[in-house]
Amino acid sequence: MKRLNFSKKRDAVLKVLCSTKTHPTAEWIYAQLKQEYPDFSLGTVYRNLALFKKQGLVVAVANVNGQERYDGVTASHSHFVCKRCGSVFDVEAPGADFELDSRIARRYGCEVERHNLCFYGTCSRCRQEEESGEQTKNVSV
Amino acid sequence: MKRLNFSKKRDAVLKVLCSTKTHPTAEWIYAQLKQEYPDFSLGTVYRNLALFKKQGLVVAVANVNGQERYDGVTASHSHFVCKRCGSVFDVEAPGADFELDSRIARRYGCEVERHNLCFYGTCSRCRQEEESGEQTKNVSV
DNA sequence: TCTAAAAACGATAATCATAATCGTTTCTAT
DNA sequence: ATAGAAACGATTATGATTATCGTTTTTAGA
Repeated sequence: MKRLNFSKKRDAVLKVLCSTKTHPTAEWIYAQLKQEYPDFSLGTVYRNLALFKKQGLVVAVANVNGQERYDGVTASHSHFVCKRCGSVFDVEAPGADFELDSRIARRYGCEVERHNLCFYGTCSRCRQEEESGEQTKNVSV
Repeated sequence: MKRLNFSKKRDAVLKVLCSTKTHPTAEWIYAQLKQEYPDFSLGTVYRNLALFKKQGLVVAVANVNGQERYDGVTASHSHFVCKRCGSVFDVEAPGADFELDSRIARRYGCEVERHNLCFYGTCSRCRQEEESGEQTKNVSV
């Protein structure tokens, strides 16, 4: 196994991801960091996100419009994806926890590492906008 | 809204997808159809899968190694994805049903169309192979 | 503190699954 | 039967992500 060196920029990627609840894209994380470090590279964001995923520090929760959305919160929780505006936010779904993982493992003889539960639909803000006749422009999920 | 014409090949795409439990990729569906119709095009598979998704006849359940995995069964059920061999199979997770959708809708004021619950880990066959010392070659999820 | 080997980086090019294009073929309402 | 729309095959374009490679940074050990 490769030895890990400290890296200021790697830390910065994780810090940006963990300091937002927007479940951002790699591109968005890059845009934030580019302001602080003008020589930041998009490759560094992807490289470290991949590393964090392998380490279990970060999880890709959904793919919206062809772009992966990341989450730095590993505690068990679920997500809602709005097909209209593309926003992703946390929801708490009763029963979707580690206990469920081990129940599946027991029943199917597999080893369950984690699960991902996503709800798809229209968020409350978009529902209101639709009622007041605003133009819909859906997102692909 | 566009009028829909009948199409033999469109039907064939849905039929192939619905006649397997492997949750195949677009490429796999194409390979099957290419045998029956030597002039089948991969674009036709993608075009119709996109249409089916919009109609709610088909759902993309997981992305394994960068390829979307499709399911023609719309009845509420969950999936397990093996990170070792990449197989996807149905599992039944208690509580993950339409009732859960409306519970989330009520609590968060959103409209929930569907949900997707995926478990990630190692399937029972791969666990055995790992024990008998076979080489692991993980898949990306 | 210095140094060399390994790790991480920036810039850029490559990959490749999927989407779009466009001229031709197939449907279908009339 | 026929015209207009829809679907197709073949092909190209897209764009998010990954890989490459020469340079810079980190760090273990002298």
